[in-house]
Amino acid sequence: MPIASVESLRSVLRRGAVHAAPRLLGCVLVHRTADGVRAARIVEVEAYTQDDPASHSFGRRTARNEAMFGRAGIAYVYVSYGMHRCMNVVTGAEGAGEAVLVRAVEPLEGIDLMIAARAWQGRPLRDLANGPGKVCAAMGIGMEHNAADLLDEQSPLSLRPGDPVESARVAVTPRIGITKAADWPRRFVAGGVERRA
DNA sequence: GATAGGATTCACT
DNA sequence: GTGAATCCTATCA
Repeated sequence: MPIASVESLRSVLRRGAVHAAPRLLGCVLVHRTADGVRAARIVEVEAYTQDDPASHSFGRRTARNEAMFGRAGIAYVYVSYGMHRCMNVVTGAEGAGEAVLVRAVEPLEGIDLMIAARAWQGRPLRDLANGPGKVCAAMGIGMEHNAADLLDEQSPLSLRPGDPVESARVAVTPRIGITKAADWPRRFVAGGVERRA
């Protein structure tokens, strides 16, 4: 099911994190700054819902996770381990507390900017943005993008429909790097061959 | 007011 | 493969 327009993408997001996560694979994240344009194709995501003990929206609604309860299509950015930032795409109905974490992207445009942003040192390109913290570092995403509308074409940070990834090529696996409900099969990887230690 | 913990990454052994 | 770095937020006294 190709996602042809921003509006159809919004309706996909509204249906919830688990529905939207595999369909976000292949979509393109675009960030326009004074330095130039950066674009990257989403290749790995994780779905988080309110009934998920590992989710920030589990249990309590606070100032920190407020954006996660916003309307589908906005960004939820948070700081992890004090030094890394992670970006989510909010999904589901307003107040549902569902989001899809963008874990890895494939650089398309502005790769030189990404390398500069990450002080990259000639390591393999595939490692440039293959982790949630790296995605934000490479794309230049920060807390100032929290609650930004990704489906607004005028927004500096936006999400646009891309080539859909065939469901046969999407691998569903347990999640990474968390301690609660880590074995839930809510991680979606394009191509099915990506893996992390 | 103080403390514990976290959806991670990188350098080093 | 293992451990350190680092800081914001929630929770408790």
